[in-house]
Amino acid sequence: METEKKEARNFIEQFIDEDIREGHMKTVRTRFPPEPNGYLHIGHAKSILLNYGIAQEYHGGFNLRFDDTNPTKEKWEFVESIERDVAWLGAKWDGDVKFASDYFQQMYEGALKLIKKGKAFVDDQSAEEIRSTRGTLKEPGVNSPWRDRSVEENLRLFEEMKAGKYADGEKVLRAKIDMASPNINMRDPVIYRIAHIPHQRTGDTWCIYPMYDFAHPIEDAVEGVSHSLCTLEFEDHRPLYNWVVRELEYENPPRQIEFSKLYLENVVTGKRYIKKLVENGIVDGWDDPRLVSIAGLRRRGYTPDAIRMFIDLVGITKSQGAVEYPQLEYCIREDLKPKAPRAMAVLHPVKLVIDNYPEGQTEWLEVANNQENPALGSRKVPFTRELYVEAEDFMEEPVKKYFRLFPGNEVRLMNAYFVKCTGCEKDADGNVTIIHATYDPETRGGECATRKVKGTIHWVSAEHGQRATVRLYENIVDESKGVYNEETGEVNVNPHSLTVIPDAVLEPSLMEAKPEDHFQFVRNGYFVADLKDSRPGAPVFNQTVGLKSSFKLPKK
RNA sequence: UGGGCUAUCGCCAAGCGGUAAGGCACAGGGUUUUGAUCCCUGCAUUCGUUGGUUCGAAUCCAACUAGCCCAGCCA
Repeated sequence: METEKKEARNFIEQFIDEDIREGHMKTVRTRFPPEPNGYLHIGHAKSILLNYGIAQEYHGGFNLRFDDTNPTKEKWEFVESIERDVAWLGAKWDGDVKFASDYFQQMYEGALKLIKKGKAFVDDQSAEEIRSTRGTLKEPGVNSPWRDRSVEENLRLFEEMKAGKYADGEKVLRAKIDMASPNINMRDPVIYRIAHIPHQRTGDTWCIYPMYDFAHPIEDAVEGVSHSLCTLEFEDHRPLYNWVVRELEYENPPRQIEFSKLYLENVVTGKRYIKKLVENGIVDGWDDPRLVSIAGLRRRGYTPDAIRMFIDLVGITKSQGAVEYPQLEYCIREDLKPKAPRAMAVLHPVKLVIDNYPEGQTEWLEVANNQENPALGSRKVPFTRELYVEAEDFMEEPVKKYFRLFPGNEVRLMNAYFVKCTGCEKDADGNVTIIHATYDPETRGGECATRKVKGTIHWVSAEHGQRATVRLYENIVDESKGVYNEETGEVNVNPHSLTVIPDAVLEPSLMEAKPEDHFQFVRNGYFVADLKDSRPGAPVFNQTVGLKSSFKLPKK
């Protein structure tokens, strides 16, 4: 019996519950409203999944809307990448993708309405003058000399702005609110500016464009958004948001609720910093597996399920903090644990010869793909006299507590046989070139009733093993120095963030891996076949995350 | 003597006047054909501080302190 304990509801759900109880809206509708001016990263995933999750929970709707009100900074390329990322995360938006620019006419009419109500005026002051008369954080601003123009004049001037009679910056439309407000956003905010630049969707239909504070509440209202969820820095804008929907007299005004952004420790999300990393050739693009962009996480091998688990785990609050990276790693391990088939891959190969095993013989051993998930079935793995094992798994002179291969010690070759190490060969420089061992034919499958062995190591047949490129990663940030270097304005880069192993030896079945197939390379971590660089029959693997380990080999 | 917001374990986070959930991380032990997983155990006499109200306060009140955000014709 399980008593269904009600999940704790976050503060947004509590607000919505209350709104529903009081009958404020018919249906719940949320939206994710990115400006198409960059790539999405893990922080955006929080907003996407929060909005989509709320819509699902309340059987409401979810819109994907591009906030494209400023043609000077937006690019079509980004709407495509954002759509792709949102879809990949599993957030399904209702109907077509929406655009703020779809509502330019309604916004224009809204501006007209404001002017007619005497709530907006055309200001002739320059940007500089407007700034200097806005006041400061502690002192009130002063009214514009154009603040009391007649409705008729404002109407005529605004028409002329729209008609292209004025140059950029020559005039703006301002809401007439209160220059003495302690909230700077309410000091007659600019709501329309002139920009003679073609818009990626509306071309040159318009040369006046609405500002965010005016546009956003209208976008929400016309789409029937009930709850407009945004991040904390917009808290001060809420009074203006409410002012707009009130003055425009919308029937069911949306409610803005702010939550805290998701920050991860020791990651780089700043656009200009990533741009520099790309320019300097340190990363190979915005989707580099070392970045926490959605595309980068995807290439790294993170799954939408893992990201969703992570977002659920960190929760929704108004307190700002930074989550430690291991929390994210926990989620991907947890997700892949039952899903990823296990396989053997030797990253740093050294040859192991079983001297008493028949030359030329190959045994195809049946091996489970995932001990914990029988549904994943099994595969055949070839065993031969000559194998490759990890260089790390042999020590001629073992450190204490070492229970892998060393002369005289017996270990299990996973799923194969017990082998006893008999010695090794070395080159002129003293490097181990071949390890020798003998096997016990009675231990086939790695089982032995009479004795136990402390170490179990993985291996790949030298004859059947396939060479492939495997990439290992560390944080791109040198954590000892912090993310950013204040002086140079660059990221403190960890020089060891990428290790390319061009000649890892993989068991043959791995060569059939398709891009984005996930595996656990036994004892080495979770890996994914790279989305971009894999070729049919020639996969390239990226390490998604290592396995936890309570044993550390001492550094040489 | 501008406004807004936040403050509970190293990190995230429940808690909503009845005597501090949980997860991550960490540490110890058991199981184990991955030194993984799994399973135990430990990890805040205390909730930014100081006062007050109350039989009883992380929860209510007051004052203080600290951190974050705001003076784009960016979003």
